[in-house]
Amino acid sequence: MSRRTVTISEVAKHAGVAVSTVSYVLSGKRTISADTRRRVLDSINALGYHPNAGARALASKRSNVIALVLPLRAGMHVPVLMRFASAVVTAARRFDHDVLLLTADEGTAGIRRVAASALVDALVLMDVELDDRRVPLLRELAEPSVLIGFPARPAGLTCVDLDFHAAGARCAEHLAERGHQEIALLGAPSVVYDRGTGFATRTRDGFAAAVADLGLKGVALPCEETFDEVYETVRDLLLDHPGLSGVVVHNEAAVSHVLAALRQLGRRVPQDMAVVAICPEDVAERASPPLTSVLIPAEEVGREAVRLVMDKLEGRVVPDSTLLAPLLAVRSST
Amino acid sequence: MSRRTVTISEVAKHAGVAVSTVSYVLSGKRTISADTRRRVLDSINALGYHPNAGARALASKRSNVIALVLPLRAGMHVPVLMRFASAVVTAARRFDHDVLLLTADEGTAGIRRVAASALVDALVLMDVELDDRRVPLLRELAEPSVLIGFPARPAGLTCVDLDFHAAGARCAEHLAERGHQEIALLGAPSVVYDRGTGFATRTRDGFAAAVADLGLKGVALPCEETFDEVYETVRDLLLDHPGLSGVVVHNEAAVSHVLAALRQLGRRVPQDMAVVAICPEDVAERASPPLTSVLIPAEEVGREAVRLVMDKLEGRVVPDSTLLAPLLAVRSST
DNA sequence: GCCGGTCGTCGAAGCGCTTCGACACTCTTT
DNA sequence: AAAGAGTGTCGAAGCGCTTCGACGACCGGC
Repeated sequence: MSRRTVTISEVAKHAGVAVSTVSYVLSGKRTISADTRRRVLDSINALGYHPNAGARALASKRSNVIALVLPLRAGMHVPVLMRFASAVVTAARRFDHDVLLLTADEGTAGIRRVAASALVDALVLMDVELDDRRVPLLRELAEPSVLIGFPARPAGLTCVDLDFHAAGARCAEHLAERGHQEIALLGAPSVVYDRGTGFATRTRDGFAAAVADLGLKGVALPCEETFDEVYETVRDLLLDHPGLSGVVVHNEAAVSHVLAALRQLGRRVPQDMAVVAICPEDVAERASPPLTSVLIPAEEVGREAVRLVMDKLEGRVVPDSTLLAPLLAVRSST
Repeated sequence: MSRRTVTISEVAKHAGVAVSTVSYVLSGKRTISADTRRRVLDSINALGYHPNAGARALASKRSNVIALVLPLRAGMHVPVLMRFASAVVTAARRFDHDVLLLTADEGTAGIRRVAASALVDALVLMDVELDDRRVPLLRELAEPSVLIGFPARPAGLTCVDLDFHAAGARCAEHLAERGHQEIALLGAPSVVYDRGTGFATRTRDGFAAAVADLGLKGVALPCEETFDEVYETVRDLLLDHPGLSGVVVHNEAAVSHVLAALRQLGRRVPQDMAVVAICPEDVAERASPPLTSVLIPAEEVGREAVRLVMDKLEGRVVPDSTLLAPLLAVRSST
């Protein structure tokens, strides 16, 4: 199989042109007559030529690879991550780039290594935390980078994320539109708030702001992820707030437990209790009943991150902060 | 920041040696006196030298990058995938390799591209299906590859996976040891069996074989993933098999629904019904009650796949098939 | 005191590509 | 008819590294 690898000079010889001409046909950086282009392209096909990535990177100082850096805390959000990653890869390919996967195991050393060795042209960091130790490094790198999520001091960085503030607010508004007066937010486990993860806090703030604006009664609680803890939380919530008729769940792992707990506590959804979730679409759809939800637009976030990082690579100026509008999908739980 | 990039010849000059000497210090391919080595290493540190990946790949014909190819069906198993991926990256780093992430969007073209362009030295494919269209391509590639999962005709390929046959059997044995006589297996959605995904079928076969061996009564059913469908399945199962006292669930998404359904149908776990799951450890731990489970050893599978592919790169001979023994963790559900 | 053998180092030849300047044409414009 | 302005193509100079053959220095054995 796979005979000796074909080089650009063999293509040139086969087409009867200079090596540089083949290169220009491929890159389009100089005008080439239609006729010559045809011949070169034919030779490329005939010989099955693929440019050597290393040689290209060496000569052009561009590897056409971007790094995708996984979050520090591997446990979090795991399912969504894969969709981000997949979206980033797909988007990168549209810009003729490939994606190198980096984990946090190496700490910042990995980032430094791939940047300094010119293995990658640019970086996308997933699931950035408020106090993210990778952030200072990015500021001193020559390579452009984009963060998914917001650190505490985002000045000078480029960040993309779902507008969680708006998402929290949107859920409250939706419940208000449905006539609910007293509502609750069940959020992330308390440890997530403690370590100051941006998105959890921002959702809660948006929820609280909308509740105040709309003159509702509202309460926001952290929510653990085992059934028993969720059950207790829900039970106490119902005891403490007898008038409660709507709940927003912003905790993917707890969604099914909240529904199960309500079921056991004799509350029907949506008749006795309206439920809105902020979670991936498939989780919302698969729940019973299917949940009205704010989607986490993983694909869109990933795509946007790549678009931004490519713009930066081309030297274009991009906004520091890109917030993607939440989209509420109404299903049968409200 | 990041002043002009440092090259090997600057290091050589700084240390007062030839370029090739620096190279040999780094690669260890020729003996270098301790004294010279020290001086070179000092210069490398002083200047902050990092070898250029492209130049290295060009000269040595090794990119030190392996491709990790995501499964064709993105929807499947999503959480486990991330753990595989993460394990593969970590393991690859131990062999001084990085990982390029490839999706199925491009079909086989992506694989062909990164191989032909020498962007990667080797490939690891995740979640291979029985009739996987990427498999024929691998056979004609010069680059070594390892599959996670088994295709229908694995001859000439290198495959790694959990021994699902043994896992199914192990669950049945465990229930038998606990004194259960009549047991059931709730498996993947029927569409998964229809498309012949290897692991689902193999688990079922192992379960059936053990049931026969042990003289139990056993039934195996596919299992959908919405609560309502699961509820029906469980209800019918209990009606049809009044003596049933143990159930094995091999469907990550359905685990919590099965538990909720049993709860609603008035069966206590483990008193009225023993439950064993084949799923990731965290899912089993977080369920209520925590489930006895066979772990899917994602980390180990990933690590093993990398080890094998590195062996092949070095020209060593490796076994065609590597099956990882299932490990049963007993928790409070049996 | 000479020979063969390591040992440690060097210089140079690529690896396959991009890019720059040069140059031969062919059109326009005067 | 000459000067200028494009076009389209070529040759050569690297990009930063690895690797090969060469070669002095030094060793022990005779």
